[in-house]
Amino acid sequence: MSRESYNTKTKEIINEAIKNYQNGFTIKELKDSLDNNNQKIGLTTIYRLLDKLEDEGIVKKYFDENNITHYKYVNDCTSERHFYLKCVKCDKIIHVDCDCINDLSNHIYKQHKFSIDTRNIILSGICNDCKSFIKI
Amino acid sequence: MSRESYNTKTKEIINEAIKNYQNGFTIKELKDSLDNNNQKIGLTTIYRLLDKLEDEGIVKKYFDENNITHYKYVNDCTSERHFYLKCVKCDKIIHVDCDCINDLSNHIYKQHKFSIDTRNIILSGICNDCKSFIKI
DNA sequence: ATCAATTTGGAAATCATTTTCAATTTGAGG
DNA sequence: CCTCAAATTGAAAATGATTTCCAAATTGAT
Repeated sequence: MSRESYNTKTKEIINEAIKNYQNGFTIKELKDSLDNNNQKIGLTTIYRLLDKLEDEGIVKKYFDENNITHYKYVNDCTSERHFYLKCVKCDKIIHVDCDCINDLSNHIYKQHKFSIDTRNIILSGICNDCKSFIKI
Repeated sequence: MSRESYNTKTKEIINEAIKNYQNGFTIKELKDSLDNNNQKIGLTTIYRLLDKLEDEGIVKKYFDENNITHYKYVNDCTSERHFYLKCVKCDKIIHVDCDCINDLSNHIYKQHKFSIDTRNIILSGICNDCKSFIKI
């Protein structure tokens, strides 16, 4: 009776494709990859479906320091103790699970009266691999 | 002899104007404000000068969660214990000076082998003023 | 005052994203 | 398996921020 969503081949393709990216993807990367696999889907549709998936919490959207939009398939990355370290040198994104981010959140809530969204924290800096190349 | 920069009225105007914003500004805001003050400067020039000011560390550039580019005049906001809280409801940006961010940085360095840039942290969440309007 | 180097800004180009809308697909109910 | 209204799709056009191009104006050392 109620028709608020239809299952389509297009949605299936997108739902599968987004799982192939360990470290997130851009619309362009996704589109190109689909094109190369002979699974042509209109850009508009890709934007639209990713928007919906973001609303549903299936993917997370974020912007890198060059303001490029990235999406990331969310699986177990949404715990309160999960956050990201992004190396500004090699662009690597490191996933971390650690209570330190909860501790920070609690501190900020108590001392600064602000509830931070711990499921969405990306800290920029220099990773261990790149550290040796930087002169101080 | 060496000519690598000329002093101009335009630069003076921009250099003064950027100090008027406590909580950063967008190109559009700056341009409109200058226009209203009868200090018309071409958009291209504004982009160009802000780019240069960013290179020189005079302003900081960042993107909010809607991917809008903001600039901020850098004065004393660059200490290692300075960071930002951004309310996703009212868009307010709160400046905080607290060692908690240093503590986090030290922890991450020791435990996770990563040097975060503490001068550039914006944590999103809900401020105290907006909290009461949110239902859980 | 001269003049080469720098700066400026309007117009056009670019690029990501959104809107529009007509054509296609879906699936519940016959 | 038919029908048909609702949902979906995608090409083309619109939008909006930012960059590029380039000719004209400004700067300041000499």
